Order: sequence, then C-alpha cells, then structure tokens
Amino acid sequence: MPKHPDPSRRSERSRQAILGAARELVSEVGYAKVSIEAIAARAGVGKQTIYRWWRSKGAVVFDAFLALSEVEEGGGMALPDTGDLEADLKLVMRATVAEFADPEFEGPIRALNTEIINDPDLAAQYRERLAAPVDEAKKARLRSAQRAGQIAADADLDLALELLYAPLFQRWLHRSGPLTPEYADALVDLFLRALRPI
Amino acid sequence: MPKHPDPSRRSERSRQAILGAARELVSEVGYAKVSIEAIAARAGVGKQTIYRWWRSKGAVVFDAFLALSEVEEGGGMALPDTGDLEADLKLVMRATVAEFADPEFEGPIRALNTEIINDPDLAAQYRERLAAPVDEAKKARLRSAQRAGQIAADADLDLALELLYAPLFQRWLHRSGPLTPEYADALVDLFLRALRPI
Amino acid sequence: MPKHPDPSRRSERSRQAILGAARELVSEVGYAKVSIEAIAARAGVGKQTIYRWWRSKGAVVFDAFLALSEVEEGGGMALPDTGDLEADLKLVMRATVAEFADPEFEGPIRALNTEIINDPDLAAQYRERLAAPVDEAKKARLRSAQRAGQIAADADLDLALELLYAPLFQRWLHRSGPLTPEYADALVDLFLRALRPI
Amino acid sequence: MPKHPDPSRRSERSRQAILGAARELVSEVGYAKVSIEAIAARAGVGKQTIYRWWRSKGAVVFDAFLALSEVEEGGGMALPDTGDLEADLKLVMRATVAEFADPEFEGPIRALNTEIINDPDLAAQYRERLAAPVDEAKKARLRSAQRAGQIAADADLDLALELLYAPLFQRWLHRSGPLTPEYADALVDLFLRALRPI
DNA sequence: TGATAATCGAGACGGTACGTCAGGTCTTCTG
DNA sequence: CAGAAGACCTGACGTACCGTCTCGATTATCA
Repeated sequence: MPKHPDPSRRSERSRQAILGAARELVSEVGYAKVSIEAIAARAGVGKQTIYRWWRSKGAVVFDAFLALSEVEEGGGMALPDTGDLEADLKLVMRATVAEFADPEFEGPIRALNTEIINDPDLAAQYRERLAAPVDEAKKARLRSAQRAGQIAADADLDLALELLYAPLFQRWLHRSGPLTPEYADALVDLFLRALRPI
Repeated sequence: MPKHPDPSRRSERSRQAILGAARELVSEVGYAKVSIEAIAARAGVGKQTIYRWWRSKGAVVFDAFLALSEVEEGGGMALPDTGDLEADLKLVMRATVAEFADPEFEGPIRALNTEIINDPDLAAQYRERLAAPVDEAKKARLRSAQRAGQIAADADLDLALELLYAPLFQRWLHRSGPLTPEYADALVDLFLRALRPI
Repeated sequence: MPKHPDPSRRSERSRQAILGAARELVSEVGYAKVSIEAIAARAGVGKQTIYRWWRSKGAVVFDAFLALSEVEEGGGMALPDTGDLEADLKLVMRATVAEFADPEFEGPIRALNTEIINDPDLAAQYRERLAAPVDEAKKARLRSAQRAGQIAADADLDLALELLYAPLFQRWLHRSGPLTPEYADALVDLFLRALRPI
Repeated sequence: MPKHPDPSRRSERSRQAILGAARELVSEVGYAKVSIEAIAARAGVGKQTIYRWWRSKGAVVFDAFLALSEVEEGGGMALPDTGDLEADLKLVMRATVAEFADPEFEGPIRALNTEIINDPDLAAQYRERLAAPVDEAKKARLRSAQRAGQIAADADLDLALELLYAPLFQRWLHRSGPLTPEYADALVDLFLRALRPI
C-alpha cells in the first residue's frame, strides 16, 4: 500500500524548486502566511505536484529545512572533547544559547515546533532525522566522560540530555527568562552536580 | 491606550457563551480545525462580537482555558509538605506525569502551546496568569526545603523549577519518550542530587 | 395610528444634519454606496434617530433632495409665455436637455429614480411633491396655447406632457442616444404636429 | 485585454445552473433580496465561480434574463403588417400595455431597469442584445408604412419609436397613470398625427 | 421648579452578505 | 504520460451594515 506514486518517475527538478520556494517563502513572510498555492506559484509547479508528494504544508516546509540541515551537517558531527567536561559543555551550551537567540533562526525553529507539536508523524521524522544524530553526538561526549569517571557510569544518558537541554528549550519556547551565557553555565553546573559519580 | 471598546457595555452573557463554545469545540474537533465562524455559531453570537473583544482565534481559545483554570484553582494553591521532600516531589511529579498523559488534556494543552509559541503577547499572559501562581506554590515548597536544609540555601529556585519540570514538558511536547511514574521518580532523584546542599 | 413618535419633540438640528449628510454622501460616493451608518456618522447622530423618522435609506435620501428642490423652487413656478409656443417650448426643452446633461445632477437624479422605481410610496410622494407642481406649470402654458388656438382644445394635457418629456427622459435614463439642442427642437416639432388643432 | 479567465475551460454546467438559480430566486424573493451567496448555494456552485465570470449581482441577473429572452425570440421577430398601420400599431401597443401590467413581468423588468440606470455597461448590453432587435422589428414596420406613404418619408425612426413607446414606459416606471387599452390607442393616435406625411 | 418622559448620541448586539483567499480535487492541454 | 495550468466546490476569513436594543445625558413640557 504505497502512499505515493512511483517515485522513480519523480521530477527532481520540481522537487528542488518546491523545497527552495518553501524555504524562501518562510523566510520572507513567515511560516503561518505561507500557502501551498504560493509555493506552487513560486516554484512554477502545479499544485497537484505538491499534493502528490506531500501530505500538508507542514510536511513540505519540514522537508525543506530538513534537506537544508542534512546538507549542512554533512555526514559526521562531534562535540569538542578536550577532557575538561565542564569547559566542553559550557562551550556547547553557550553556543546553543547563542543560536536560539539568533533572530535568523527564531522564526523557522518556532514554525518547526508548531508543526511538530500537533503532528506525531512529523515529530517522529524530526526525532529520527534531525534530533537523533545531534543527540547521538552529545551522548558520545557523555560516554567519554563516563569512561573518564567524570559522571556516573550508570547514568541514563537520554535523561541526562533532557536535564541539560530541556530547561534551555523551555525557557526559549515560552520566553520565560533571559538566555545568557551565565544561564548556560548555571545549567552545566547543576547538570554536573546531578550526574556526579556515586 | 485602550485596545477595546468600552468594556462596561460588554455583554457578560455573550462572553461566557463564546468561551464555552471555544472550549467545547477545541475538545471536539481539535484546535486547528476550530474556526471563529464555528465558535460564533455555537455561541449564538455574531462574529463581530468576537472580533470586537479578541485579536484572534488563539486569543479566544487561550482566554477560554485561562478562565477555566482560574476558576478551578480558586484563590490558594499549595503543594504537599510532609517534611519528606523526596516523597512530596515524587508525588507531585507522578501526578503531573499522569495529567500530561490524560488524553482529555492532551488536545487543549497542545493547542495552548501552539498559540503561546508564536504569540509573545499570549505567552506573557500565560506566564502571568497561569504559570506564575503555580510556580509560586512550587517555589514555596522548595523554600521550605531550603529552610529545612534539604536543598542548597543559595539555589536559584526559578532555575531549579526548570530543571525539574522542563525535561518532562519537552518529552511530552516532542513525544520523545514514555511518561511513566518511574520517569517522574528519576527526575526527582536527579533534581535532588543537583540541588543537594554544598 | 401615528407612524412616528411625537413630531413636536423632534430635533430640527438633527433633521437638518441628517439631510445634509445624506446629500453630501450621495454626491461623494454615489447612492448605492451610501449607508445609514455613514449618514449617521457624518451627521453626528445616533442610528436610531434616523430609524425613528424614516423607513429606509431611500426615504432619507429622497427627503434630502425633496427638501432641496422645494427650497429652490420657492412657491411659484412658471414657464415663459411670449405667445410664440414653438419658441417657448424649444427654450424650455433645450434647458431641460442641458440640465439632464449636467454631471452635477446626473448622480442624484439617477439615485432618485432608482428609489422611485421600486418603492410605490416614494413614487407617490415624488409625483405629488416634485412632479405635480412642475407639471402644473407646464400644463398652464399649454392651456394658454389652447386658448390661443395653437393646440387642440380637447387635447389631454397629461398625455401631451408625456409625449413631450418622456422621450427625453427615456433617452437619458437608458443612455440610448445623445441629448442635444437639436434633439430638443425635434421633439417640440413632433409634439406640435401631434397636438395641432383639428 | 480579456476581462475573464480562459473561457474555453469554462464549465457550461455551472453557467447554466447559475443562470437558472438567478432566475428562480428573482422570481421567488424579488431582485433586491437576491444575494450572490444565495445564487451560489442554489446553483450548487462556489461563490468564486460566480465572481470569476461576472462583475456583480446585476450582471448575473441581467445575463439570466438575457439568455431567457434570446432563447424565446429565437432568430426572427416581426410585427404584424396588414397594411392598416393604425390597426397594427394599436394591436401592438395594447399588447405592450398588457405586458407591462402583467404582475409576472413587473418585478424582473423593474429590477432590470434599476440595474440599467446605474450601470452604463449593462445599459449598453441591454440596448445591443435586448432592445436593438426589438427596435429593429418595429422600425421595419414603420419603414413599410413609409413606403406606403402612411408616415413621413423623411421621419427619424429612432425618434419616432421614442415618441410612441417612451410615454408608456415612463407612465409605467413612475406609476403616474393607468395603463389601459384606451391609453394605448390614444398614444397611437397622437403618434400618427405627429408622423403624418407633409 | 422640579419631576418625568421623550429624544438624543453612542455603540454593542445577533445577523446576513460581502468579496477574497486558500484548501484539496479534477480536467485539459502541452512537452 | 507526467506535469503545468488552472477551473471547480468548499469553507473560512475579516469587514461593512443591517435593524434592534440598551445605555446615560440632555432637553422640554407639565404638575
């Protein structure tokens, strides 16, 4: 029971045009005001060509940014590992804080979360294709720390990641407080205390 | 700088009907499929009466649930304080986990977050009218624990709350893992370790 | 069975403001686009004050122009009577042609007719208060011609007036031909031939 | 400079349904109370499909009756020509009077005139597609009378038609007098006197 | 000379319709 | 024969007015 028509006949030209148009439009007018009609028009494509391959506006836009991210990160992805866990984590967390504060990313990331919240399918894709690789890199760093005896050997690393990143994410999502380097540091401090061996 | 017409002439009857209709419709068909037309029709009200007093569908739905919550909680609100911090927190966190898992709340809370994410105004209202009172109660319990020497006296309680609740919230929002009593307990354990005095 | 509330308490100030606003608005935006709301707003008057004294937008606008005309014509009204019937009629008809061609009158007169066509009540008022006095003056001139033996003594003067004016009116209403002085003359010529004694 | 989208792709089905619905609604509730929404609903058609092909309610209703008339009259159309001009004209004028008095036609014809008065475009269409063919037939009869020496050979037939029909039209439009067979006869009598040769 | 009653400006109300936009489906023509 | 083009039905948008209905706040007689 295939969802889509024969993908081998798909026009790569149209696919690229659609994803490109979607990206441009989200940047120009914001996610909420983007319409499939506008994407089709901008891409020089019939609406049907979009409906044939995607379920919804969310799916198109999601794919557009997914494609973008996958291009950017290429294959590998690793966090710094100088041996100094605290320093490494603070570096990463400060960078993350800065990224969230970047107005350039603000719009798209909020749009992404808006879709993900209400569409379990997209949420799954997000976890598998965007979050998983990043989380894996983070967990690799934590495993290294476990081997070095810097954090508890039996710690649940998924839970650990949540402890470290979720507060930052929530504060950003709800705008419930300032995102500063000091905040990043404080989070790392608490994290290390919680995960300290024994 | 009044946004609205003279509120003294406002029909309380219509206001209640609108908020009620909004609540029902969100429960019945989901936030995304609720329309202002449908709210007006269900409430037996002209559309203009909605547009006169609210900026958007989001604002109406938000108000609907805000009103509901404010009624429920009444004035006071306090967390259990048996002296046993760990037991108290696990009780509360397990209850919170259960609440998030309740399919009844699923829809509305996701709707609420969808709006909050993209509308700083609503986010501010949310923080002030919904989150603040609840957070205050939680912080009161933590202050009691500080006085009892169970957690660090100099801990930043806002940050502490984030540490405790944000992981749960994120996991629910992104459906990135199961919400179980054991998960609640594990969060409390990590939290206590992070906040342990000295 | 009075239609209206006690007219003795009526505010003349408001009445004038309403009629003035109606006249202005018809001139500015055209009859079809005039609304009672706009009249009330322009006049600085509550909508109820209009609904209290008039049945419809048509009635207000009609009254507005009626009042105007009645002021203009004052009491009397007479056509030229030099003894030369042909010359007198051609003078009057050329003037009438010119009046219809005046873009200033175009809008209001079309508005007036739009209302009259569909509202027998207004049509009756129109005949009695606007058309009748004018027609009477015209018939007076024709009676004078009858006495002078210039037109048939037994002619039906109402019919005669229709013969003279209706073609002009129709041509203007339907824009079915040019309104020129020559046209006026031609009409008079035919009229005189039709009404010639014996 | 096409006003409309590609007419070759137009759905004849929808067009017929819209014109039919328009005709029915005008008959049932009267022109003024007909709305585009109602026409669309009755025709089982989207509003956009109406707005795509017509400029206004007036244009739709106008087209509806135009289509009707064009079907009815088919190709030809001729007035009786027995050689007795007076008898022929009285027959026709009496029929016209009867038609105007028919309550069935009352509504639509008033509606038609209401639109025509205020919309030069529709007025032009009316003249070309409805009035012109009928007028041509009438002028053919008058030309025949000219050849028979019954009316002046150099008469302006357009003007002659106005002389004959405009009084009747105006009396009907303004309800300024009774429309009787005698009235029809009187008009013909005056007409013949005005147009008499020499 | 106040009571009292109606009109007044103002504008909220439940509604209808507007004209527009976009959704998703279906059809026609073109490369 | 897939795809562009776009007409179609549907439904919601946000706005303009409708005609009715309170609201105080003036008037403007009459008690």
